[in-house]
Amino acid sequence: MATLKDISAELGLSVATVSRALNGFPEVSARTRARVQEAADRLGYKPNRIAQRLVTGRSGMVGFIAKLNADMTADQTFLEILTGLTAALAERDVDLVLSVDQHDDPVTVYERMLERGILDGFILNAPVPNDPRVAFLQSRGIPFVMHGQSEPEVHYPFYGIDNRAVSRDAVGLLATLGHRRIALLNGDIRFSFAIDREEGFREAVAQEGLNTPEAFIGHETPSESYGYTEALAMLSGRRGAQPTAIVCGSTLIAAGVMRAAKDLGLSVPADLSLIAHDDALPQFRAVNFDPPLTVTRSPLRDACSPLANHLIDHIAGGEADTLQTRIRAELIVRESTGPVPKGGTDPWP
Amino acid sequence: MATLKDISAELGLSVATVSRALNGFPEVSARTRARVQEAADRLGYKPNRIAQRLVTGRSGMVGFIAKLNADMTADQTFLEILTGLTAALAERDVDLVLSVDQHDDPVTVYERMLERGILDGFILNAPVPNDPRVAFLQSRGIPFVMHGQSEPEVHYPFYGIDNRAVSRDAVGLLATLGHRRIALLNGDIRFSFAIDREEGFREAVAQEGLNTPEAFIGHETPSESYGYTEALAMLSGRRGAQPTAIVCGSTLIAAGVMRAAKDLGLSVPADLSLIAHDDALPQFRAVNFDPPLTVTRSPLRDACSPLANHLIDHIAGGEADTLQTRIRAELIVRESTGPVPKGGTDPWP
DNA sequence: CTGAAAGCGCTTACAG
DNA sequence: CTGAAAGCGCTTACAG
Repeated sequence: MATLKDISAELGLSVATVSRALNGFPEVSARTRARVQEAADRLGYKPNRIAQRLVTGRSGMVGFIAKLNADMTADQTFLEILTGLTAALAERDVDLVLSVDQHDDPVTVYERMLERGILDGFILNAPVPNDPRVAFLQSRGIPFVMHGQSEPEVHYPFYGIDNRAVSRDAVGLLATLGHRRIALLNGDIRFSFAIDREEGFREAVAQEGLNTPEAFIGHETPSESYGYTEALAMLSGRRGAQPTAIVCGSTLIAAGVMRAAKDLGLSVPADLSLIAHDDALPQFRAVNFDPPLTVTRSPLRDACSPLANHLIDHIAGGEADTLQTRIRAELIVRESTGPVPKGGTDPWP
Repeated sequence: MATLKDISAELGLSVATVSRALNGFPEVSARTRARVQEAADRLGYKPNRIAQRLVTGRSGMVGFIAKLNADMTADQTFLEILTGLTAALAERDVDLVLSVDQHDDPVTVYERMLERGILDGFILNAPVPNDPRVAFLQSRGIPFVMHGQSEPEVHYPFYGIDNRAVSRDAVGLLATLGHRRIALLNGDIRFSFAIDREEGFREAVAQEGLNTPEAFIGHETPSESYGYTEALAMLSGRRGAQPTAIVCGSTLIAAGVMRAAKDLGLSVPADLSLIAHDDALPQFRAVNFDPPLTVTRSPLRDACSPLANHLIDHIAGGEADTLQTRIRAELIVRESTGPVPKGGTDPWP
């Protein structure tokens, strides 16, 4: 491996000048820069990252900690995030150090990774209200970026969607179509995103004058079987007047709802309208549903590059307040939503 | 962050002595070592990896590259490996740098990660015959450990199961139970593990004098639907005389076979015996099958710690030949295997 | 048993 | 525009 010293010896220049030439410092003369560049190319010089990191205090590595569910599985979205993240970070020459959290205490893994002293920051996901990881990292002054927001107003960099708007848009569309009995099958309510969705939902139905009874607002870890079971209970009339529309926290839940509708002989959208939030996972596409699913869409993959950039910029000194992005999910109307069925125009009793 | 200098100042010792005390050099006096240790603990000293790396040439970080399937999904086993690996590496103070491979050329990602110059080695999985990653890393002199073996005889560290024995054990059990028409639903034949399983299978059935026709040996990426479709074709008699026993490459495939048997009104094990190889993923347990599945069992999780240790020892200078472990999967007879049915005692026509 | 010194490869004030 | 020097935090011959 050629070093700066090799180049400086080759050219009779000082190591400092060679370094400056290669790093694009403006004070270097054009001729010197050209000579240095040529020699560097000829000798196959690659900067030694380790040495650079020792002197600059940056490691060029950030941490990501995967949190496992109780059953030791990860959610479907895990790999999607990881793929996009490593690619986006690589673009800016940053590496991703991974750890898997199997502890009860959410901060111990972060603590352990910090001990090595080789990380410039962290990427967090799945925030909860009053997230203990946030408090911990802030108290230590460790930069991080969050996918989503733990609370409506936060003081750290983040990228995420407006989850209240997700619900408002869904309810708004359904109300426009005449629906008055709208149910919600939400994600796990411990997470901030689900709390926001649910609050947005309650606000929206209240505004339309269509308050939904508690029995028709569910929240659980998203799964096909959750969607199936809940929808079966709601649509069979066991809980009282059936909903004519269901807002689903994910396409996976929507798949279960569709199966339940089918089993009950209900057709979508003639008897039941369905709208879901769609992370746009490539394996599981809303367009391929039968009928194609109306969604609020926000590809998980789109989050990766902004997350990487926000974090890297923050590490480089960028203000947290300037590195906050909340985007609006796109409402895509397909064929799973339609006008309220004839017999279903009454509001909840 | 406390440094060696802080400790040496605190104690009035030289930095060199502190370093030696902490690194277990024998010449340090017991008393000095104790004082240094105490101060280090008190100040929360953690060695700076970057600095160590610069001087020793080691970083304490190893790379793992996840290869995505064509549909951008990872196989089920990915997270299982990652979890065990990060835990096992952490035990020896090594971090895992992750990358995701989306290229056609299998070595470009390795090349790119190496350019950074911060990795001590790699953990590879899913070897194929004549694996290009092996050739590449060996030509560069980069240490690595393989989960499995690309060929029967290799010159690199590995940990894996004897895949020929997996098939021999399965066929042996079935032959003992009187089965003469034994089919195989194998994994993706591009991978070495599947090649070994298939060769082992052919050898075993030949030895028992029960050669299996080609139409009853299948190989594909393991999935429930693959098991279902193939089993349906074999068991419906569309391919000729039906098998009385099927050896499955994975429990996922076995699940599909069971569904096919059920659809055809065949009962397991009265009409059909079933044995599968079981990676023992926690989400998907062979004991919970109905009936509980007979398997050759080798928990994926068990591979993680040996893989980590082999790699770390190899990086530290351990000979590749001494860091090769091939274990035998455990044959666990449960209730999906039974005596050959009355009408099924004839060999393949 | 301990210390002083050199050095890993780089960056960056400080001079000139 | 360029150079000499200090320093990032550690390890390790070399002395004593």
